[in-house]
Amino acid sequence: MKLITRETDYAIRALVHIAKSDKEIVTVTDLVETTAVPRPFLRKLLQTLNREGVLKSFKGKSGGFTLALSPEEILITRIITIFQGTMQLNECMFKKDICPNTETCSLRKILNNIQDYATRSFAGVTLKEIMKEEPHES
Amino acid sequence: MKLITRETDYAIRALVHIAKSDKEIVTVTDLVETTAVPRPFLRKLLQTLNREGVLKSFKGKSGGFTLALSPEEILITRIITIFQGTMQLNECMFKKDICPNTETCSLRKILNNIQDYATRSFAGVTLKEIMKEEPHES
DNA sequence: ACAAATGATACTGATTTGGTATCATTTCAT
DNA sequence: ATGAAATGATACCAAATCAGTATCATTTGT
Ligand code: FES
Ligand code: FES
Repeated sequence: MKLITRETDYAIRALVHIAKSDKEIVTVTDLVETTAVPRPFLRKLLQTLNREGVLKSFKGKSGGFTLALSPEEILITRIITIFQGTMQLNECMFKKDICPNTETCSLRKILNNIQDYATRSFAGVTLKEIMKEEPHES
Repeated sequence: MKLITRETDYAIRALVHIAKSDKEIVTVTDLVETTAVPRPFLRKLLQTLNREGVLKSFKGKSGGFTLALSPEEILITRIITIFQGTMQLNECMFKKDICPNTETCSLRKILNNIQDYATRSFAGVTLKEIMKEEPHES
């Protein structure tokens, strides 16, 4: 039961490294060294972030990636949604059926509360906050 | 990203039905009718609940299941743990490595908070509460 | 022209989840 | 005793998701 998948995690860490880098343009090779994420997987992931407008990419000889937005503009919920879809902790069970009584199910209420809390917790958290004290340098 | 798996859901619903039933001993056949869960799957699941001491089973001709504890003694966290292991929403990424800096990772903090909230939300919730207004009759 | 970068996309392998199938054992009713 | 009707134990299977590869095309600076 994981809130955050490996891909999301990798993505966030890559973003942090790009944001922190002193180079203007960061290449996949750089990131493979700093993050130790398998190269082809990382590549796919960065391409996705580019397509989604979180990164800007430059092709050709001295190409690479930069942030398309400033760290304080990049919500991490955005990243999560990109790789995991919208956060939905509770689906009414018996999926095929229509649940007649969503109002009165106490289990559902609990799950909904947790989800609301999660949503509030993430609200407004941007890459900037995460950057502040990211571990896993090396 | 689901908090509760299908198996857990089925289990809870089966327990509710057993608890509500007027029969002393409830058989799998009864439950297949009331819950529409596939029979062999349901069987496996009830056997597990029996092994774990949540249900009591009776073999032989007029056998079946009853609750081994009263509804107010059955914590639903117990059920969740049985089928999904202990709730752990955050694993430090890069599993193989030891994460050097668990204290300062802001992402981890958020995840931990959510997990604590979830734990508190479930604390003390028993089958009895869930029973009160279980939908999906029919 | 060529090397060094990304773009696009299809494929593969591992794990987890949801579900089956089968046979053994117990017990009640006759 | 015996057989039907229940559960116990266990091995198996299929679909979905997750993690990762492989390949070829395109762009661009030198
Ligand atoms: S199972 Fe449908 S609302 Fe609870
Ligand atoms: S990634 Fe290890 S604590 Fe955040």
